[in-house]
Amino acid sequence: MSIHLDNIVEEGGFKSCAHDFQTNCGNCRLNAICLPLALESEDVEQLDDIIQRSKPIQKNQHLYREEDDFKSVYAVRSGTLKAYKTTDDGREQVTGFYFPGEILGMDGIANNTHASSAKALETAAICEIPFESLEKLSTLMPNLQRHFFQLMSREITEDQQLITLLSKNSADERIASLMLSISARNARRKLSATAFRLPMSRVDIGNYLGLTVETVSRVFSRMQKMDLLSVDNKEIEILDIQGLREMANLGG
Amino acid sequence: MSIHLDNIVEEGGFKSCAHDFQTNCGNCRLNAICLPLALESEDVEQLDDIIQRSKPIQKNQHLYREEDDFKSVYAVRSGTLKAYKTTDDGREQVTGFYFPGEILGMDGIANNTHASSAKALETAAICEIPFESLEKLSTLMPNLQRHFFQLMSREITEDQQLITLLSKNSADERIASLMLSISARNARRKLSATAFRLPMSRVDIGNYLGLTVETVSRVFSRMQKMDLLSVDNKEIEILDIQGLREMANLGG
DNA sequence: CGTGCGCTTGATAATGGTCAAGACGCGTGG
DNA sequence: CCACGCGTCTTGACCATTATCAAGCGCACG
Repeated sequence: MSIHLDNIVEEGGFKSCAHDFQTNCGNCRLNAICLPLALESEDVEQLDDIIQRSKPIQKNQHLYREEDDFKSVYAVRSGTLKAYKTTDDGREQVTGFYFPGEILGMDGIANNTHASSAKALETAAICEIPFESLEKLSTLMPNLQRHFFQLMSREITEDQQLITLLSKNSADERIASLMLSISARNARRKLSATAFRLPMSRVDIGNYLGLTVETVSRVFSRMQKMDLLSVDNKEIEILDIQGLREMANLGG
Repeated sequence: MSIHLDNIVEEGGFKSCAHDFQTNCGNCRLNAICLPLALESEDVEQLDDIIQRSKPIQKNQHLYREEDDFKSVYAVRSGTLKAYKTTDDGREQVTGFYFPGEILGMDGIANNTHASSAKALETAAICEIPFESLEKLSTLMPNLQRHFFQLMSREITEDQQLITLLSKNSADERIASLMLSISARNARRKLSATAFRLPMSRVDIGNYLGLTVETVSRVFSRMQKMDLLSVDNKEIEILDIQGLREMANLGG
């Protein structure tokens, strides 16, 4: 019933298309998210020079795998990815979902080896940022250096949020929080904060929030019964965002 | 029954004492942990110049508080600290324990505001590293820049480990993992891997691992009954490290 | 048109939380 | 030095939440 408008909606309406290799950081409409720094235009050009835009990766394809050599970090231009680790007994821990404008792969810097795998949840266009070049450029551009310190710090604070969520909150609260997070990230990209299509499966949500599929499904049913949202498979509509906030127990 | 030998054991036996303000990075016996980088001696001197060594902080004193302005990151010279966030409903999520040689405070970079509080679990000596100076120095010393990217990346991978632990592992597994982690960090500082004093309370352990005090206590009792370790209040002796590894379910 | 995967729903079980009581240990003050 | 009191830890009984097991539905894809 739903048509994939993602690519068009995401970038097509502005100056560039997500799959257009000519896109550069200067005209990318995501740069407010991806590069919220006071880079002079000449700086942006220099950054542009080191960024590689490759052909889109398909659903279920890997961007990198755990234990691959670390070479680059990646910015999402369109589509969504999940990062995940596989535990010794074969279960999957999703460590993050990455939407357009967001950057992933920074966990690989510590040991020059990716600490997690990254897989496309739908067709995705990616900017590859070779880390060695980025390091060199960072010594020349203090703004860029600061920006990457901040990006990594943000990843830390977000992981800490998730730690708190997992350790202190009920299934209802975890899922309400995730819905609000996705809603906010949509809003940041000027998309609807109340109606969207989940790019990930129920299993992925469970593996992110430390819950089983059954529990995820039951919570969605419950939320629907409470008229907090309407759920049609992956299509979500938030009907009562205030009620959802109360369920998430995050205050506000 | 146990005498606090920490300061003596920690640094006194080598060239410097933890509470000696004359200590510098070059002669600090923790520098293999704190600065595992190929810094030339002149580089170390430059780094030394920006580092501030203040008087020890006492048990229960704060190094910084959530929402304080972010100015510095900190290296632990002796003692132990916990970093924690307070949830909206007043509960405490411990996000990490920091032992000598480890660095904390990096979560404050993202928003120029500390995202967590840090409190001493026992008297602690700290090196303060003003972040602005560190940034400036990093543009001049690519090794130092890389080192800090790596430190932050390590913080990310450690948070992801904790996320996995919280979301996939039982109470037994969580506590066994923590004991093994403390054991390994002791070994790295040339202390006993099998006998140590826990610097944190049962409540702190619970708030770190997402468990109640009662559960923490029960798990310790169970482990003792299984002859995996002997517990005398905060004194821990690991009796069967292999058995503990099996309980932790981390393979090996 | 069938097969399979993803999702939902129900019944049951287990893990850990909650509440309560008591022990132990430590620091303070008499 | 001992007594008191509080905070921390332990243990038990009971309960709630979520996992597990099982079955069935429906859409997508071959």
